[in-house]
Amino acid sequence: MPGVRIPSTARKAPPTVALKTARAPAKRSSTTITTRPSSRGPAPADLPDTPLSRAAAKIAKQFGTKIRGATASELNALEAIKQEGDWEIGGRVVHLTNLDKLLFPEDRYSKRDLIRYYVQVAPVMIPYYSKRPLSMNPHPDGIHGKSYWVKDKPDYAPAWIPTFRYQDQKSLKDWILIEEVATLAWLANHAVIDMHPWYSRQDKPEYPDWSVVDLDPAEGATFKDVVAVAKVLKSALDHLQLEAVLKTTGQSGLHIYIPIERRYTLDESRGFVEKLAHMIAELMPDKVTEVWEVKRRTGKIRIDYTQNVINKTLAGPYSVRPAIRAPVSAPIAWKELDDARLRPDRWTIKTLGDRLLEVGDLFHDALTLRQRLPAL
DNA sequence: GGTCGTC
DNA sequence: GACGACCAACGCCTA
DNA sequence: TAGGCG
Ligand SMILES: [Mn+2]
Ligand SMILES: [Mn+2]
Repeated sequence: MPGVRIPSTARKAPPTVALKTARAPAKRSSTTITTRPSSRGPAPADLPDTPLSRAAAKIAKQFGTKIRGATASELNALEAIKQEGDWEIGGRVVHLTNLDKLLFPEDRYSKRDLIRYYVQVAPVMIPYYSKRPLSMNPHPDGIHGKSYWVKDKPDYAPAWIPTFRYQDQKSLKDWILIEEVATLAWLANHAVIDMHPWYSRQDKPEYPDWSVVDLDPAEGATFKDVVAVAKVLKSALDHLQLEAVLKTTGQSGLHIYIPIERRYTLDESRGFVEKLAHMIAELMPDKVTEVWEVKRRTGKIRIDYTQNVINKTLAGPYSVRPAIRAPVSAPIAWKELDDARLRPDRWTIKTLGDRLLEVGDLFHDALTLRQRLPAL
């Protein structure tokens, strides 16, 4: 599979549309992306004997994914590195640092644990990130420390990590694309706990293929309320004959992704979710708020349609979240909304392997379905 | 997190 | 080698 | 247009 090609020369922005995106004139040097090393899965003999690696390999085979995860010998090599050292992973060399630094102190999960999770889940996770520019939110001092956003690929990042050059309203940036397991290793080492991919792909950035519905409980609202709102949303989507997939956020709410044809602008996608949110708010005025200010949302759920904007992102599927227990944004079946054990942080980096063995990849429709949005 | 300047 | 300073985003919403 | 928000 070829790497993503970055246009080295640039087209000017379409002159008619103000504020719109433009491919960019030269910045630094133009990039040629080298082909990745072989990306076939590990030979069965070298498949790590862990639930997560076994589940990921099984799911990758089921969907014909060519992306590989860490081999058993690679995982062994990761354990053998002291605090810092070069790690050979997926045919690349990644320099790892502070491996035993506790990013999740209550759970005593270190950066090594974070890396170990991501390089195993890679075959299941990467298809949802491939060709999608990535926002990074590093937490170098752990989940209780200060974090910061990074969108432009740092100069010190490895040259083999492919990028997508994009000019937004403020500046020209080279956005990281996750196409192989070694990139996840570099990101996790960089203390990027959660991964935020765009809803659009690099070759058509203004036309998302996911409309996202972000359910955010305000202070005083319960997760039960979130579930109740999600169920009503599901009936509305059924009525509109739209399929959608659902996942935990790992924090407090739920995320719904509606797979769409790449024929709507982000404005149109946002407009659709806004109208949908408005309908639900009218149906459940005691549970749903449309208020913007956090302080005035008390006790209610906000259906946040404003996520559907360029450069704005949610943590993607299988992303770890910076919270106690190291929860993972885990896809769930709609029926699981009836399960009393459901929690937004039900699955973590410890338990996602067993979960995947049980239910497989419940988000796959997000990759294959392409629907038209009905008028509302 | 990395980098750079300084002790 | 150890330190401290510095850097690392964006776009819409509302008043 | 500044500050809130995610
Ligand atoms: Mn630091
Ligand atoms: Mn949210």
